[in-house]
Amino acid sequence: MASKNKKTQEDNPLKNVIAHAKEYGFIFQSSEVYDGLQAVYDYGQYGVELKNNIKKLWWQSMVQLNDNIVGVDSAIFMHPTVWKASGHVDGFSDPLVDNKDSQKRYRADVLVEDKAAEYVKAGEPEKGKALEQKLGALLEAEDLEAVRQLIIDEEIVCPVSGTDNWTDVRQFNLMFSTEVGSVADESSTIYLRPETAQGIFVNFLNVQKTGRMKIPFGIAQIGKAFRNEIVARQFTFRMREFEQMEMQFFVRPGTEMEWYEQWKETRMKWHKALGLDAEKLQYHDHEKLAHYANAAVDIEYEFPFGFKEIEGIHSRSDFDLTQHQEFSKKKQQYFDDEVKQNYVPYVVETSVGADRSFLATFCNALTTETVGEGEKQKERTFLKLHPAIAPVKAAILPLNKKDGLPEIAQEIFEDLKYDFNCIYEEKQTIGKRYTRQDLIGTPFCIAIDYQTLEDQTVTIRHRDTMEQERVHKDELAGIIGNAVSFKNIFKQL
RNA sequence: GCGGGAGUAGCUCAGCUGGUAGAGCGACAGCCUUCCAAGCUGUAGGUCGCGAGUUCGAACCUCGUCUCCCGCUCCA
Repeated sequence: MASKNKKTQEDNPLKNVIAHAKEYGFIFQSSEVYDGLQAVYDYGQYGVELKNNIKKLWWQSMVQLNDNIVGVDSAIFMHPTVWKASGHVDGFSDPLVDNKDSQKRYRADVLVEDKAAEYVKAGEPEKGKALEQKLGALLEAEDLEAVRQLIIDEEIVCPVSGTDNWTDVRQFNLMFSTEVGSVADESSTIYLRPETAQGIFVNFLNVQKTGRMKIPFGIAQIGKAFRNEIVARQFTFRMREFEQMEMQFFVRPGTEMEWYEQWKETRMKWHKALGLDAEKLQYHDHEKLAHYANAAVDIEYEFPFGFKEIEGIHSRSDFDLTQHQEFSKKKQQYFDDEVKQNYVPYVVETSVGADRSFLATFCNALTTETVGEGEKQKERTFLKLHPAIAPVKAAILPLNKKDGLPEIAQEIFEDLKYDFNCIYEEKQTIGKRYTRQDLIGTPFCIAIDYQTLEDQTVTIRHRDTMEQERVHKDELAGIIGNAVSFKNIFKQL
């Protein structure tokens, strides 16, 4: 039995997480009744609460705690030139081909270009040039079948397997496109944004001027982004539609590394304060930097499938604003009174995946422990969520549904529901109701018993320890309010 | 995309070499019960992922397809 369980867990490290997320209304697969849509997921009744709490916590720790950070909510649709300027049009769309024997994937255009370079090197520059021109013409005509034929005709083989057993050449467009307007000509093609950052960059001057912002300052945004991932895997870790929580911090050139270090530290504290285990968090420096960055680090969480990125902190230099300045022909500059200089600000970006933060939190919280002794020993599963982000803050439970207990419980529920997301339940035994709350991570269960009838006290049960304390019912709002306050988290930042 | 594994009730799964489906848990209703998935009674819920084919007959065999999981590959 034990060995069987172990094997299952090894085979599917996320299986328990996925099963729990579905069973208790956190995450469902998109369009499940129609067999689902690959790499797209929906948040259920408790999932949406948890996710909203995470987003709210992030938002407030950015725009409420920092008087030099403000927020925006930019549209998902943006002018097509934005993505030319950002480099996504060129960088996010390649003709790819696989070698079936080595199972290696290559850019088809690079394979041919390398071959052309070989000709040049071998003293046949005309042949090389002719090949490049042919390739250019085929790519222009988007004739991918001909590109494959060209690879075969040129006897290009996979450097690993040494064979020419190629799949079809496929065009990978990592950006989703759609049409705006009713006329379906090329100029109306626009993209669903692959990142939220550009919505901040194009509003840099709007916000700076209307908000009278002085550098250094930041613009925060939470929003959906879309990416046609080649391979979508690992549950909600890599989805086609996902949500980012990004903050672009505009700084004076030359100061970017100080800010980079500071945000690196602050953001790590945030994840820890949220409740992620410190030993499951680590920095991962980027060896290979993206085209826009001069320093980059990931904050990684140890998921059941290994350490993976949940947040990236990038020093983006002045790349984005300079690009927009060039493409839009509009100055993206700031006059710095202190140094009496006009410059394009440098940018330090913090970008956390809301869904990844959710998944990390969920994995981290899902706890199984053995309780009881002897014959009463059993497994107990609960979600050890920080009370501030738990979907439900308190469950109000009359010990049974007679002798006036439900009436008092209802009164308490009515009193608390304006401040906290609460649940009232009177059906079934109290033990079953406790367990149900444990499974969705409710930090407090308030039981109304016969003593309540006498002295207006109730028991309040703590999820993690299952211990109970007896308090007067008028103290409940204070106890719960204190425990679920974001302040506890903010103080750790 | 390639390779491997899987898909049966809300969940976990059983169902032998083909004979049109079961269990436990859960859910719901009621009874009982003053504290951790208790007990009793009852109820609902599945065209066995979907579509073809073979067969007198398919959850089971064959093909296709969708989805999930694992590995590889890709990933501003």
